[in-house]
Amino acid sequence: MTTLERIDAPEQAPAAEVVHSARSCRMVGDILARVGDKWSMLVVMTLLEDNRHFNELKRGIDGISQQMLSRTLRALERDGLVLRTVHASVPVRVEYALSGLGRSLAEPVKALGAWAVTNRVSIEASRAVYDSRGDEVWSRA
Amino acid sequence: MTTLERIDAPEQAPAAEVVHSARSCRMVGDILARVGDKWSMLVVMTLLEDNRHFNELKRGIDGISQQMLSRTLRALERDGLVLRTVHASVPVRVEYALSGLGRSLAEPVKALGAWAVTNRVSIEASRAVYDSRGDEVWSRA
DNA sequence: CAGCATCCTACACGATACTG
DNA sequence: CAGTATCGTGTAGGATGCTG
Repeated sequence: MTTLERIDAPEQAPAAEVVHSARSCRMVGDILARVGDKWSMLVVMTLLEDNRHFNELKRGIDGISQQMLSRTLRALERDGLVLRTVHASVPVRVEYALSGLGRSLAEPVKALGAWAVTNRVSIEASRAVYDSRGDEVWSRA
Repeated sequence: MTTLERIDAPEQAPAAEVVHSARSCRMVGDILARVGDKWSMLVVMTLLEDNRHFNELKRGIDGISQQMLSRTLRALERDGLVLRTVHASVPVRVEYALSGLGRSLAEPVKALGAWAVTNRVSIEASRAVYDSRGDEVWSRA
C-alpha cells in the first residue's frame, strides 16, 4: 500500500485515486505471489516452448505432483494466462497453451530469471558470509 | 529443473553442466520465492526511495508486523540485498539501505509490477468470467 | 528504539486413492 | 488420460510479551 503503487504513479492522487491505488497494489501483490509460488512459472516457461497435454506437463516438470499441477493450471486458467482445450477423442485429451497474456508475462519473468542467474554467485557468497558470522560471537572462546 | 535453467543455456551440457544447471534452477526458484513473499519487495521498494530506520519502515509499510519486518530484513540482509548499519547513539538506531545488488533487483521487479498494473483489468475480468462459469452447470435448473 | 522468543492459525504443498 | 477427493505435514505469517 505504500510504495509499489507508485509504479503507475499519476502522482496527483485525489481521494478516489487512493482506492484505485489500493486495488492496484493488491493486484501487484497477487501477481508477485503467483510468480513466487513453486510451480506456476515453471508451467508457464514449459508452455512457452510449446503446447502440452496434462501428462506431458507432468512428465516435463520434474517433481510436481498431479495435484499441484492441476491446481496450478486451474489458477493460471482462471487468471487468463493459460488456455485449456478439451479434445473429445476416445481417451480424453486436454491441451494447455499460453494465452497472449501468459506470453507477455513470460517476458518480465525471464528478466527476473536472468537476474537470478547472473547474481546467483554473489547471493550465495553473501549467505555464506552471513551464516558464518554468527560463529564469531563465541568461536574465539 | 526443466525449463528455467534454459535462461542461461549454453545448450551443450556435459555431466558437470547438469549439476550447474540444477543449482541455477534452484537459485532461480529461490529468488522467485523471495520476490513472491508478502513483504520483501515492499521493503525493497520502500528502501529504493531512501534509507530508513526500523520503525520508519514499520510505519511506512502498512500492515506489516514487527516480527515479519524483522524476519524479512534479516533475509534480505543475508542475501546481500540490504545493508544494515547500527548507529551507537543513545537509543540505538539501525539504518537500512539497499545494496547495489538490491537496487539492481528492483529493476526487473518494477518491470513485473508494471506488467501487473497494466494487465490488472484483464486478469480481474478473466477471473470474473471463470468464477461465474461454475454456475452454468446448475443455474439453468 | 530495535528486536528476539513464544504461541497459534491458515494454507501451501505432497502422497495416495478413486473416478469418468 | 485427466483429473477430484481426502488426508497429513511444514511453514509462512500474525499477535503478544519481553529485553537491552
